[in-house]
Amino acid sequence: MNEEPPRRGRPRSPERRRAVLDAAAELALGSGNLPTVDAIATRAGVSRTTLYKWWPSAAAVLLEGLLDRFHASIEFDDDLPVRTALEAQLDTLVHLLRDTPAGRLLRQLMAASITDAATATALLDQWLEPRRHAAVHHVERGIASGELRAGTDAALVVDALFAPAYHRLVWGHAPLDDDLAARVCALVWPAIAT
Amino acid sequence: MNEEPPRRGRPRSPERRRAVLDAAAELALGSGNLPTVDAIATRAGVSRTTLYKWWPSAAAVLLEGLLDRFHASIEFDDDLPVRTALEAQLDTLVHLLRDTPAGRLLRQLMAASITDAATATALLDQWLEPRRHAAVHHVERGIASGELRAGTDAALVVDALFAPAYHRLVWGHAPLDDDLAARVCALVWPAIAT
Amino acid sequence: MNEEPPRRGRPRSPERRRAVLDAAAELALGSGNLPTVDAIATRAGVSRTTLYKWWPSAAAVLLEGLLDRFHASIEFDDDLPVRTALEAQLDTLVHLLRDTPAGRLLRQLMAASITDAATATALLDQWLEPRRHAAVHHVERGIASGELRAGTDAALVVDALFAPAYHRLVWGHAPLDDDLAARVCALVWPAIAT
Amino acid sequence: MNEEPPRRGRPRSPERRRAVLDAAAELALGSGNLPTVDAIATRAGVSRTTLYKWWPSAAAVLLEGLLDRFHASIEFDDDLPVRTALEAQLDTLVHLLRDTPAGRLLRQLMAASITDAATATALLDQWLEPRRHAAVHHVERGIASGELRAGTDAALVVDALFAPAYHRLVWGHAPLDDDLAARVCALVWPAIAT
DNA sequence: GTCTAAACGAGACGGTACGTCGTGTCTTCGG
DNA sequence: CCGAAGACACGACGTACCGTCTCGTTTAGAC
Repeated sequence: MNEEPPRRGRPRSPERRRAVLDAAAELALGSGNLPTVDAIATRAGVSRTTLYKWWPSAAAVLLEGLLDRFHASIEFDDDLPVRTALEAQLDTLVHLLRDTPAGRLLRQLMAASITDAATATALLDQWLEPRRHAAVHHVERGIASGELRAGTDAALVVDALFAPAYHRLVWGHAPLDDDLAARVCALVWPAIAT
Repeated sequence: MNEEPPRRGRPRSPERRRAVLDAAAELALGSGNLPTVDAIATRAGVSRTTLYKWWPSAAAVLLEGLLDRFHASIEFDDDLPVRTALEAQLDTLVHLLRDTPAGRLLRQLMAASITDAATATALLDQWLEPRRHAAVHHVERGIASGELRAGTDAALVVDALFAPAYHRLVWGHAPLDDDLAARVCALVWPAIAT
Repeated sequence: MNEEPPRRGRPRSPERRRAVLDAAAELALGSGNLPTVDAIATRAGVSRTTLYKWWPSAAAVLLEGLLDRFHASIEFDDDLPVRTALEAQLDTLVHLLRDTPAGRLLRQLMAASITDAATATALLDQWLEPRRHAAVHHVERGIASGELRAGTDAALVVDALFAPAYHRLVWGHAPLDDDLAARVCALVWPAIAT
Repeated sequence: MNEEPPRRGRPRSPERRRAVLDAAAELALGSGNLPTVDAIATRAGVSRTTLYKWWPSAAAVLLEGLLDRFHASIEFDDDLPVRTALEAQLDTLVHLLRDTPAGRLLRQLMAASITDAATATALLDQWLEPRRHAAVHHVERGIASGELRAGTDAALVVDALFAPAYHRLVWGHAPLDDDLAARVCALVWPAIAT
């Protein structure tokens, strides 16, 4: 089962895919801006045509590269107490945004997604929603287990927990402190814990 | 004091300033994107030269227009109970973002400010910081009056209160509900009230 | 002798050759422009690879197709009086250029041959020179038989006879009339007849 | 009378116009092919945008340059005997095509005009027709003066005279000899002289 | 009432990036 | 070995904005 169809023609080169994703990320991190399609192609040693064949825009390349590297950050343990689980997820996010390229890449992608609807959809579907769903799942688990108050608005709680981190990432008016996750959780918990 | 220097030559035309600000806002709201300098100038019936003389970029025009219209939304009453005051401010913001052009304009400006440092500085200084300071002031007032717990991290509380609104504005994954302000306050209050 | 070498492997498909030649001609006639290699291949239901394997360019395909269809128009009778023979040849050409695809194809090939030396050589060798040689042959036959004046410059006479037709084909400033052949002959004859 | 309209805005730079025309001609003569718009702009030290603002294509630039340099070659004397006048015009053309850049430029423009209708129109209107009209005028003058036979088809005679030169330019199968004009005239004259 | 300096309009210009099209080559598989 | 499918590099295309510049023309206030 799941037999691969016997591909016709020359297969896509995985090296070039990697080269493009890496080049885009490096350029974005270096300049702090969305790289141009041309610059990505040149640095990757790939023709512009090839790039356009596989991605509709520079933002799409960046997004794929981002997801490629940080896909693991969503999974976490269902056996943990809800608070621990949520705090861990938030803490992971904070460190991801602050200490890895993900933060700077995400900033650019958010800018691009305000301008371009396709990027917005992709970013929402592939970045934010999976994380939100995971968090919502924990909240609902908490309600079911009695750790959290019945009637808690999961969507709102999740936003209250995660929004401050994104807010500081975007505006840069305050740092993403090490203890941000813990302190935000502490701020929200009294209202929802049983 | 503050006497105006006896200007020589033809004075700046206030009509044109207005025309430019309005044209920019209309275009931004119509298209959902940062208008081009050319488009603004054309619609305002003003030459590009004039526009560049007074503003460095389309984003600067938009920002000035935004501030021009919505400067009033910061002031609020120091006699109110802290919670009422903060909730009112947040509620004002939510409705501003949802029901007035300010929301859509701000979205674009946030995108521009990620790309362009000058816009970022201006937006932070002239939009976010005044509002944050006002809110922080209330929180500190609450601590002083005993309404709020001593040791409360004002900056964090303010972010926790306001971030969800901006978050939903940017990502668009959930609506800016009428009761958002009340519910977010309710979520945070137990942790900080005495 | 002259035995064909016992080819190894799959032999070339004549159907595909035909399909390519026809597709190229149809496209050229339809669009009025040199078709792209890609378009020819697609319409012929043949892969670009195959096309490139047998022809160096779209112009080469077109030329082969042209020659394939109109190879017969050169041969004519050595027993006819020289004037009749030449006028017939010219008349045949005029009608070929005006009433058959040959004219429009030739126009494109002439354009291609100005750009590309290889096409120029092929077109000259395989289209113009055979016709010129046949005409020159008649003129020389006329000189030998006394029908034409001794000392007549055959090459010049032939150009004087045929150039107007090509001229009008290329520039399109005047029509290729039915009686063009007769009238051009009449214009030249007094100067060369004995 | 003929008052110039009081130009608004920055006036067009004649230096750049010249630079573009010259660059195009040099490139065309150097390579033997239609230069790319990019190459022209680069060599002229002018931006591509500027070039596109004033000319629709490389061919248009080339044509303007051609006309700019060789506009004088049409005028000739109405007092001369018709044969002298026509032979002089033809001789001028032959030398123009052979000994000046005009010949090579015209070849390219003819190729371009087969491909592109706009170029065709421009070339016909601005190059061929003025020359044809001048020649036709002479023929008609000859008919009126009795030098030429009544009933002579002026258009045909003119084509018969001039076509061989263009024919040899395009195909390159025979040289544009010094005495080509004289010999072609000699070939046609007996049929039309009274 | 001029004078005059700035504001303003029109538009040329050099740039950079865009996304597309056509070319010709190369790679892989199937007949 | 022929052929299909298609990936790929390259080069040119024509367009859209950008920001700067160079003219000429108002126009309000100082003299």
